[in-house]
Amino acid sequence: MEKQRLIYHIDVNSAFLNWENKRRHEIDPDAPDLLAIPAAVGGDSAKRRGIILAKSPVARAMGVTTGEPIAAALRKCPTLTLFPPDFKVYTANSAALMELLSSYSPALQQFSIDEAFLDMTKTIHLFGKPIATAQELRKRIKRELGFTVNIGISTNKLLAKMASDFRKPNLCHTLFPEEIPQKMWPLPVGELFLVGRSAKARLSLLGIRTIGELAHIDKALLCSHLGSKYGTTIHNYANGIDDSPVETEEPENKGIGNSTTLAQDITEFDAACQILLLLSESVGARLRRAGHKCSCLTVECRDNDFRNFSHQMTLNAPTNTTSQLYDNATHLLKELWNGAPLRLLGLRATKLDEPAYTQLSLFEDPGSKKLEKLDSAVDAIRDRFGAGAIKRASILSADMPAEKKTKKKPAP
DNA sequence: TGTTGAATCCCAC
DNA sequence: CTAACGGTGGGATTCAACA
Repeated sequence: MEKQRLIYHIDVNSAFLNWENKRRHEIDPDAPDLLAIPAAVGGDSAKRRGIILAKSPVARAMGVTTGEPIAAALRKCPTLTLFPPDFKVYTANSAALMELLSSYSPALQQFSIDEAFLDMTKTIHLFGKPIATAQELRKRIKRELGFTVNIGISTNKLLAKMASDFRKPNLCHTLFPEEIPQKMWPLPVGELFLVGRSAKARLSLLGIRTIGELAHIDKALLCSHLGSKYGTTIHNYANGIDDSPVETEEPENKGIGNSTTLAQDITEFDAACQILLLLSESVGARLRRAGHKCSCLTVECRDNDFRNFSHQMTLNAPTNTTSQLYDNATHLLKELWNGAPLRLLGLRATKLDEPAYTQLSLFEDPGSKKLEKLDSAVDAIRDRFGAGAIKRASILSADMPAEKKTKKKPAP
């Protein structure tokens, strides 16, 4: 008989917005609480990165969803206040959170930039009762780190994660096995971890709309429609079954990639190659910093109809140099591209070898010079291809609220 | 018969 | 009002080539 575990799932409420909120309150303690008003973090529409990355619970209540175009969000919620993303801020806050969490248990698994699992089984006795301890942790994060979290409490990761998704923000919830019928089974099946758009549609054909209905369907029937591996997984999940351990070791990277939506569609091969050069530089730099070489390279394209194409090749010899990445990438693009206007270009390096033991950073700073070079190259491309977009952006900015980025552009 | 590679799809955040 | 739609990464599936 296995011992019952105690698992917490910690989830930063509307993480990017919450961290933006913290930043603003450090500057002005009287600033409004961004989680209490219609607010969101989103990309730059002028650069065609205009989607919602995080939204306040208030915005959510007005129908705003993560991933939707900003324009659509504004139609639902005209008073929505938008903020640009700042990943340096997010990384720093994430690190501070993980540091604090690690003082509660060594069994800590960072699941994403804003989520973590804590296995409290062996350490809860140092703190107190499970629910009271989670409440104290929640308050401590708010007091010491300046942002709010939800904490889900249960006996495995799946149930803890489902629990942390209950009412937000700044709350702790339990979802112990005996609470499953009341708290989890009535939920729409799409809210179950790993049930996305496609699975939801196929389950709908089987008449399954809630997690409870999924929990009770014959497993063999389910597997015959969704495959035995996936079918078994979500059937177990719907019944609250998950034996996976909290993984302390961080998994080794399987690949390193970089992709970018272009401010303007590209139609010229040479222009596409210049983007590939930038991507090669950044992927190469990350490979070198990690001490990896790759044996497989993939070029990914998205055309202006949002169709995706990719081409990959196994390399003759493992590499991490910009020039070899670039040479192979251009070759792949030549085979792949039919000339349709490109909205996105991406480059991904996979089949990574074992990291070399010599770390570049001991001998040189791999960052500064190359990043400077990359930055200047990015600027050059932007100047070269962004002219139309910049003109459009400046027109747009005329009837937009303040704090628009001012772009300086040398005379053509 | 089984593995590997390539292209696509799916999912989470 | 299904578009004004990101970037990163892991995994599954399908098919062809190959052993």
